[in-house]
Amino acid sequence: MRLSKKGEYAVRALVEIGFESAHRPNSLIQISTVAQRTNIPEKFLEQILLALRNGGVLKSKRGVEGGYSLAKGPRDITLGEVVRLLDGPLAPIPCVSQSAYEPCSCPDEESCGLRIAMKQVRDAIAGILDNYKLDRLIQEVQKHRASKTTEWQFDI
Amino acid sequence: MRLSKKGEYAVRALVEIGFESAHRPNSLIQISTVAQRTNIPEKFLEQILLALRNGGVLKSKRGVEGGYSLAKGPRDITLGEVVRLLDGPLAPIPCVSQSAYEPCSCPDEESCGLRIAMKQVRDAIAGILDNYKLDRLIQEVQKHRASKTTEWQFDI
DNA sequence: GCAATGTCGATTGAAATGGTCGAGTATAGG
DNA sequence: CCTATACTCGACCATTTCAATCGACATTGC
Repeated sequence: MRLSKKGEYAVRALVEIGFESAHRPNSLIQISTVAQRTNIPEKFLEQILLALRNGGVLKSKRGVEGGYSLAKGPRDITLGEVVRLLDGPLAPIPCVSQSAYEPCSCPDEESCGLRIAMKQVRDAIAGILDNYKLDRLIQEVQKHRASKTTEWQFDI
Repeated sequence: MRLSKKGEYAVRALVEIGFESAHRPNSLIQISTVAQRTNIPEKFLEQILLALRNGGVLKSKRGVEGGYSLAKGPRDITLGEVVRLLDGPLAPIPCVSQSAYEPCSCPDEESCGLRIAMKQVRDAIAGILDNYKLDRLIQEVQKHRASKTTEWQFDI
């Protein structure tokens, strides 16, 4: 029942990219910059951002002055979408997956107790992650960095 | 976010063992029998039942006429307990685990958006699985097998 | 003693995970 | 057109985990 590093890094990177966009609109941010700020191995992050791009969450521009930005508003990006893109279905077992259903080996699915329980789990997970929007995460970071900035001011 | 085969098999085997106990009290059931009825590879099942025994969910008797039975009432065995025994912590990331907390690499846990989201997920999963008792699963099977038996009667 | 049964450690093959490398290709600016 | 700067993409690699199997051993009832 574990989120992979890819999934974790994807969310952290998106928050960073989204934060940048919110901070100064229409800006692009490079893989290397994101890698530095988030402490994610650069070449590994590259894979992840590419997947997010192919999944329609990010858009990119190549060449000099290139970089990444959100492909849509942070209010339209959900954690569920991101996690599915990097880690596959949310369902604990395939026979309760909406996006990747596969029959299981039990004799009768309708009356399978495990299935009934896991369906509840799947729905709970999806209920949370599909309603958790990126903008909410970014706001957390905004708040946090703002207070850090204040501390710095007094430090001088 | 996946339940392993071990976890899946453990639940299915427990239902079978619990069903047997409910059917005729004080009875022991052998690995081989459980394996046949559930279609789980016998040697693999052996490992699983052993883990459940060491975890206090099952008890066993060796030698001729030996076998397994529940170590406590099916009302006192939760899916959460079983899954944790075979698959480890329920939490998607270690920094929100109650049973196996480990700090994550983000700068500040309190304000980490991913952590806040995943904490909700963990609580939702635990809320469901820790309240899902084995007797509930067994009742499902009871109902189902009863109706099958009825069908057979009319088949004759 | 012997057959039935659970116990236990080791091994195995395949896949997933986490990460790296290097050769591309597009683009802006000169 | 050249070049530096980015993203792109496929291959590769080490380690761990998963799912399963094997073989030897320990207990027990007859």
